[in-house]
Amino acid sequence: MSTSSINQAGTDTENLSAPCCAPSATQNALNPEEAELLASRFKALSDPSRLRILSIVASNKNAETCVCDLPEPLGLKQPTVSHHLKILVDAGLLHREKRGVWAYYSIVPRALESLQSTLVFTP
Amino acid sequence: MSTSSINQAGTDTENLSAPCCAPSATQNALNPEEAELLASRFKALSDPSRLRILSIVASNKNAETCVCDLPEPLGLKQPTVSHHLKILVDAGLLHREKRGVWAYYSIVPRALESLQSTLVFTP
DNA sequence: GACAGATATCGACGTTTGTCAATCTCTGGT
DNA sequence: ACCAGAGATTGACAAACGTCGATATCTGTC
Repeated sequence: MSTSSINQAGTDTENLSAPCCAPSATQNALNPEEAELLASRFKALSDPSRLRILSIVASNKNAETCVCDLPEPLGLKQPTVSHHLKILVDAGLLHREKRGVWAYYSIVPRALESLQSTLVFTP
Repeated sequence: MSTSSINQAGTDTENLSAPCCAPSATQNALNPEEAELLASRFKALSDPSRLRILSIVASNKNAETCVCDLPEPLGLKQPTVSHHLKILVDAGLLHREKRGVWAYYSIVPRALESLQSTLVFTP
Protein backbone atom coordinates (compact mmCIF):
# COMPACT_ATOMS: atom_id res chain seq x y z
CA MET A 1 0.00 0.00 0.00
CA SER A 2 2.62 2.47 1.07
CA THR A 3 5.35 2.01 -1.49
CA SER A 4 4.68 0.51 -4.86
CA SER A 5 5.41 -3.18 -4.98
CA ILE A 6 5.45 -5.69 -7.78
CA ASN A 7 2.97 -7.95 -6.13
CA GLN A 8 -0.33 -7.59 -4.37
CA ALA A 9 -2.23 -10.82 -4.86
CA GLY A 10 -5.41 -10.08 -6.81
CA THR A 11 -8.84 -11.38 -6.04
CA ASP A 12 -10.28 -12.70 -9.28
CA THR A 13 -9.77 -16.19 -10.58
CA GLU A 14 -13.33 -17.46 -10.83
CA ASN A 15 -14.34 -16.45 -14.35
CA LEU A 16 -13.65 -19.31 -16.74
CA SER A 17 -16.06 -18.41 -19.52
CA ALA A 18 -13.68 -16.17 -21.46
CA PRO A 19 -11.98 -17.69 -24.51
CA CYS A 20 -8.49 -17.76 -22.95
CA CYS A 21 -8.69 -16.41 -19.42
CA ALA A 22 -10.20 -13.83 -17.15
CA PRO A 23 -9.32 -10.31 -18.27
CA SER A 24 -6.96 -9.92 -15.29
CA ALA A 25 -6.95 -7.13 -12.76
CA THR A 26 -4.99 -4.38 -14.45
CA GLN A 27 -6.06 -1.73 -11.97
CA ASN A 28 -4.03 -3.48 -9.28
CA ALA A 29 -0.91 -3.38 -11.40
CA LEU A 30 1.86 -0.82 -11.32
CA ASN A 31 0.88 2.33 -13.12
CA PRO A 32 3.29 3.75 -15.70
CA GLU A 33 4.72 6.35 -13.32
CA GLU A 34 5.43 3.87 -10.53
CA ALA A 35 6.93 1.47 -13.04
CA GLU A 36 9.18 4.15 -14.49
CA LEU A 37 10.47 5.10 -11.06
CA LEU A 38 11.11 1.53 -9.98
CA ALA A 39 12.78 0.66 -13.26
CA SER A 40 15.16 3.57 -12.94
CA ARG A 41 16.33 2.25 -9.60
CA PHE A 42 16.86 -1.25 -10.91
CA LYS A 43 18.66 0.21 -13.90
CA ALA A 44 21.28 1.52 -11.52
CA LEU A 45 21.91 -2.08 -10.46
CA SER A 46 21.89 -3.51 -13.96
CA ASP A 47 25.55 -2.91 -14.72
CA PRO A 48 28.35 -5.21 -13.53
CA SER A 49 30.76 -2.37 -12.80
CA ARG A 50 28.21 -0.58 -10.66
CA LEU A 51 27.46 -3.74 -8.70
CA ARG A 52 31.17 -4.20 -8.09
CA ILE A 53 31.47 -0.59 -6.97
CA LEU A 54 28.63 -1.15 -4.51
CA SER A 55 30.20 -4.32 -3.20
CA ILE A 56 33.58 -2.66 -2.71
CA VAL A 57 32.08 0.33 -0.94
CA ALA A 58 29.84 -1.91 1.15
CA SER A 59 32.73 -4.13 2.19
CA ASN A 60 34.44 -1.11 3.78
CA LYS A 61 32.28 -1.41 6.87
CA ASN A 62 31.35 1.87 8.61
CA ALA A 63 33.90 3.62 6.43
CA GLU A 64 33.94 5.25 3.05
CA THR A 65 35.75 4.41 -0.12
CA CYS A 66 37.98 6.90 -1.87
CA VAL A 67 37.40 7.31 -5.59
CA CYS A 68 41.12 6.88 -6.13
CA ASP A 69 40.89 3.25 -4.97
CA LEU A 70 38.28 2.24 -7.51
CA PRO A 71 39.67 2.48 -11.07
CA GLU A 72 42.38 -0.13 -10.55
CA PRO A 73 40.35 -3.05 -9.11
CA LEU A 74 37.56 -2.36 -11.60
CA GLY A 75 39.80 -2.10 -14.61
CA LEU A 76 38.12 1.15 -15.61
CA LYS A 77 39.40 4.64 -16.28
CA GLN A 78 38.70 7.42 -13.84
CA PRO A 79 36.03 9.23 -15.91
CA THR A 80 34.12 5.99 -16.27
CA VAL A 81 34.20 5.35 -12.54
CA SER A 82 33.05 8.90 -11.92
CA HIS A 83 30.19 8.33 -14.35
CA HIS A 84 29.04 5.20 -12.54
CA LEU A 85 29.34 6.84 -9.14
CA LYS A 86 27.08 9.65 -10.30
CA ILE A 87 24.46 7.17 -11.41
CA LEU A 88 24.58 5.39 -8.06
CA VAL A 89 24.30 8.67 -6.17
CA ASP A 90 21.39 9.80 -8.34
CA ALA A 91 19.69 6.48 -7.61
CA GLY A 92 20.01 7.21 -3.91
CA LEU A 93 22.26 4.23 -3.29
CA LEU A 94 25.51 6.03 -2.53
CA HIS A 95 26.36 9.10 -0.51
CA ARG A 96 29.12 11.44 -1.63
CA GLU A 97 31.31 13.50 0.66
CA LYS A 98 34.18 15.63 -0.52
CA ARG A 99 37.00 16.24 1.96
CA GLY A 100 39.90 18.20 0.63
CA VAL A 101 40.83 16.95 -2.78
CA TRP A 102 39.41 13.52 -2.17
CA ALA A 103 35.85 12.33 -2.62
CA TYR A 104 34.52 9.58 -0.39
CA TYR A 105 31.53 7.44 -1.18
CA SER A 106 29.49 5.41 1.27
CA ILE A 107 26.40 3.24 1.16
CA VAL A 108 23.15 5.05 1.93
CA PRO A 109 21.67 3.19 4.92
CA ARG A 110 18.52 1.20 4.14
CA ALA A 111 18.58 2.20 0.47
CA LEU A 112 19.09 -1.34 -0.76
CA GLU A 113 16.67 -2.70 1.84
CA SER A 114 14.03 -0.29 0.58
CA LEU A 115 14.57 -1.38 -2.98
CA GLN A 116 14.51 -4.95 -1.77
CA SER A 117 11.08 -4.46 -0.27
CA THR A 118 9.63 -3.54 -3.64
CA LEU A 119 10.23 -7.13 -4.67
CA VAL A 120 8.42 -8.59 -1.69
CA PHE A 121 5.64 -11.09 -2.19
CA THR A 122 2.73 -11.20 0.21
CA PRO A 123 3.57 -14.43 2.09
CA MET B 1 28.89 -17.42 1.05
CA SER B 2 26.37 -19.48 -0.83
CA THR B 3 24.97 -17.05 -3.31
CA SER B 4 26.80 -13.93 -4.28
CA SER B 5 25.62 -10.90 -2.42
CA ILE B 6 26.42 -7.23 -2.67
CA ASN B 7 27.44 -6.94 0.90
CA GLN B 8 29.62 -8.87 3.28
CA ALA B 9 30.96 -6.42 5.81
CA GLY B 10 34.73 -6.30 5.54
CA THR B 11 37.14 -6.36 8.41
CA ASP B 12 39.64 -3.58 7.81
CA THR B 13 39.19 -0.02 8.90
CA GLU B 14 42.18 0.54 11.16
CA ASN B 15 44.80 1.79 8.71
CA LEU B 16 44.75 5.57 8.62
CA SER B 17 48.25 6.27 7.35
CA ALA B 18 47.44 6.17 3.65
CA PRO B 19 47.03 9.55 1.92
CA CYS B 20 43.31 9.21 1.34
CA CYS B 21 42.12 5.96 2.84
CA ALA B 22 42.87 2.31 3.40
CA PRO B 23 43.24 0.46 0.11
CA SER B 24 39.89 -1.30 0.71
CA ALA B 25 39.25 -5.02 0.62
CA THR B 26 38.81 -5.77 -3.04
CA GLN B 27 39.13 -9.51 -2.57
CA ASN B 28 35.82 -9.53 -0.68
CA ALA B 29 34.06 -7.79 -3.53
CA LEU B 30 32.04 -9.33 -6.32
CA ASN B 31 34.27 -10.80 -8.98
CA PRO B 32 33.55 -9.89 -12.61
CA GLU B 33 31.69 -13.13 -13.32
CA GLU B 34 29.40 -12.84 -10.30
CA ALA B 35 28.78 -9.20 -11.12
CA GLU B 36 27.91 -10.00 -14.72
CA LEU B 37 25.41 -12.65 -13.67
CA LEU B 38 23.75 -10.48 -11.05
CA ALA B 39 23.60 -7.51 -13.40
CA SER B 40 21.86 -9.57 -16.06
CA ARG B 41 19.12 -10.43 -13.61
CA PHE B 42 18.61 -6.84 -12.53
CA LYS B 43 18.60 -5.82 -16.18
CA ALA B 44 15.44 -7.84 -16.61
CA LEU B 45 13.82 -5.63 -13.99
CA SER B 46 15.17 -2.37 -15.35
CA ASP B 47 12.40 -1.70 -17.85
CA PRO B 48 9.04 -0.18 -16.88
CA SER B 49 7.07 -2.38 -19.25
CA ARG B 50 8.62 -5.53 -17.84
CA LEU B 51 7.87 -4.45 -14.28
CA ARG B 52 4.27 -3.82 -15.27
CA ILE B 53 4.08 -7.23 -16.92
CA LEU B 54 5.38 -8.83 -13.73
CA SER B 55 2.89 -6.93 -11.61
CA ILE B 56 -0.02 -7.91 -13.84
CA VAL B 57 0.97 -11.56 -13.89
CA ALA B 58 1.63 -11.53 -10.15
CA SER B 59 -1.74 -9.97 -9.40
CA ASN B 60 -3.46 -12.94 -11.02
CA LYS B 61 -3.03 -14.99 -7.89
CA ASN B 62 -2.51 -18.74 -8.39
CA ALA B 63 -3.44 -18.31 -12.02
CA GLU B 64 -1.68 -17.48 -15.20
CA THR B 65 -1.98 -14.54 -17.53
CA CYS B 66 -2.72 -14.99 -21.20
CA VAL B 67 -0.49 -13.11 -23.60
CA CYS B 68 -3.57 -11.78 -25.33
CA ASP B 69 -4.48 -9.78 -22.23
CA LEU B 70 -1.19 -7.87 -22.06
CA PRO B 71 -0.77 -5.60 -25.11
CA GLU B 72 -3.82 -3.46 -24.37
CA PRO B 73 -3.15 -2.47 -20.73
CA LEU B 74 0.52 -1.94 -21.51
CA GLY B 75 -0.05 0.12 -24.63
CA LEU B 76 2.40 -2.06 -26.54
CA LYS B 77 2.14 -4.11 -29.71
CA GLN B 78 2.11 -7.89 -29.55
CA PRO B 79 5.68 -8.45 -30.78
CA THR B 80 7.01 -6.07 -28.17
CA VAL B 81 5.14 -7.86 -25.41
CA SER B 82 6.47 -11.17 -26.70
CA HIS B 83 9.97 -9.74 -26.62
CA HIS B 84 9.67 -8.65 -23.00
CA LEU B 85 8.13 -11.97 -21.98
CA LYS B 86 11.09 -13.80 -23.47
CA ILE B 87 13.51 -11.67 -21.47
CA LEU B 88 11.59 -12.35 -18.26
CA VAL B 89 11.51 -16.09 -18.97
CA ASP B 90 15.23 -16.12 -19.76
CA ALA B 91 15.86 -14.34 -16.48
CA GLY B 92 14.03 -17.14 -14.69
CA LEU B 93 11.29 -14.83 -13.45
CA LEU B 94 8.37 -16.10 -15.53
CA HIS B 95 7.21 -19.56 -16.51
CA ARG B 96 5.67 -20.17 -19.91
CA GLU B 97 3.04 -22.77 -20.69
CA LYS B 98 1.37 -23.18 -24.06
CA ARG B 99 -2.11 -24.70 -24.08
CA GLY B 100 -3.76 -24.88 -27.45
CA VAL B 101 -3.24 -21.63 -29.27
CA TRP B 102 -2.80 -19.64 -26.13
CA ALA B 103 0.33 -19.07 -24.09
CA TYR B 104 0.07 -18.56 -20.37
CA TYR B 105 2.71 -16.97 -18.21
CA SER B 106 3.07 -17.29 -14.45
CA ILE B 107 5.49 -16.10 -11.80
CA VAL B 108 8.27 -18.53 -10.99
CA PRO B 109 7.92 -19.21 -7.25
CA ARG B 110 10.70 -17.77 -5.11
CA ALA B 111 12.47 -16.24 -8.11
CA LEU B 112 11.99 -12.68 -6.94
CA GLU B 113 12.74 -13.66 -3.35
CA SER B 114 16.01 -15.16 -4.47
CA LEU B 115 16.95 -12.03 -6.34
CA GLN B 116 15.87 -10.06 -3.31
CA SER B 117 18.32 -11.92 -1.12
CA THR B 118 21.24 -10.78 -3.22
CA LEU B 119 20.55 -7.27 -1.95
CA VAL B 120 20.59 -8.26 1.70
CA PHE B 121 22.83 -6.47 4.16
CA THR B 122 24.28 -8.31 7.09
CA PRO B 123 22.30 -6.66 9.91
C1' DG C 1 49.02 33.53 -7.53
C1' DA C 2 51.00 29.71 -9.94
C1' DC C 3 51.27 24.75 -9.65
C1' DA C 4 50.13 19.80 -9.02
C1' DG C 5 46.94 16.50 -8.26
C1' DA C 6 42.03 14.54 -7.56
C1' DT C 7 37.65 14.36 -9.45
C1' DA C 8 33.86 15.94 -12.43
C1' DT C 9 32.19 17.15 -17.03
C1' DC C 10 32.16 17.10 -22.10
C1' DG C 11 32.20 15.06 -26.71
C1' DA C 12 32.76 11.18 -29.44
C1' DC C 13 32.27 6.41 -30.67
C1' DG C 14 30.65 1.64 -30.87
C1' DT C 15 27.25 -1.36 -28.69
C1' DT C 16 22.97 -2.50 -26.72
C1' DT C 17 18.07 -1.75 -26.10
C1' DG C 18 13.00 -0.94 -26.91
C1' DT C 19 9.72 -0.64 -30.39
C1' DC C 20 7.23 -1.93 -34.44
C1' DA C 21 5.73 -3.87 -39.25
C1' DA C 22 6.17 -7.90 -41.66
C1' DT C 23 6.57 -12.65 -41.61
C1' DC C 24 6.75 -17.31 -39.87
C1' DT C 25 5.01 -21.29 -37.08
C1' DC C 26 1.86 -23.81 -34.88
C1' DT C 27 -2.92 -25.22 -33.40
C1' DG C 28 -7.94 -26.12 -33.72
C1' DG C 29 -11.88 -26.15 -36.48
C1' DT C 30 -14.18 -26.80 -40.81
C1' DA D 1 -6.19 -29.98 -46.90
C1' DC D 2 -7.36 -25.43 -45.91
C1' DC D 3 -8.14 -21.45 -43.15
C1' DA D 4 -8.10 -18.26 -39.19
C1' DG D 5 -6.10 -16.73 -35.29
C1' DA D 6 -2.38 -16.67 -31.37
C1' DG D 7 2.08 -15.94 -30.51
C1' DA D 8 7.18 -16.12 -31.71
C1' DT D 9 10.83 -14.51 -34.76
C1' DT D 10 13.16 -11.36 -37.93
C1' DG D 11 14.93 -7.00 -39.56
C1' DA D 12 15.09 -2.14 -39.18
C1' DC D 13 15.62 2.06 -36.76
C1' DA D 14 16.05 5.59 -33.20
C1' DA D 15 17.30 6.27 -28.51
C1' DA D 16 20.00 5.13 -24.58
C1' DC D 17 24.23 3.28 -22.62
C1' DG D 18 29.23 2.25 -21.35
C1' DT D 19 33.68 3.63 -22.25
C1' DC D 20 37.42 6.72 -22.94
C1' DG D 21 40.55 10.96 -24.16
C1' DA D 22 40.53 15.67 -23.48
C1' DT D 23 39.34 19.31 -20.69
C1' DA D 24 37.44 21.87 -16.81
C1' DT D 25 36.95 22.70 -11.80
C1' DC D 26 38.33 22.70 -7.34
C1' DT D 27 41.76 22.22 -3.30
C1' DG D 28 45.99 22.41 -0.76
C1' DT D 29 50.87 23.75 -1.13
C1' DC D 30 54.76 26.41 -2.36
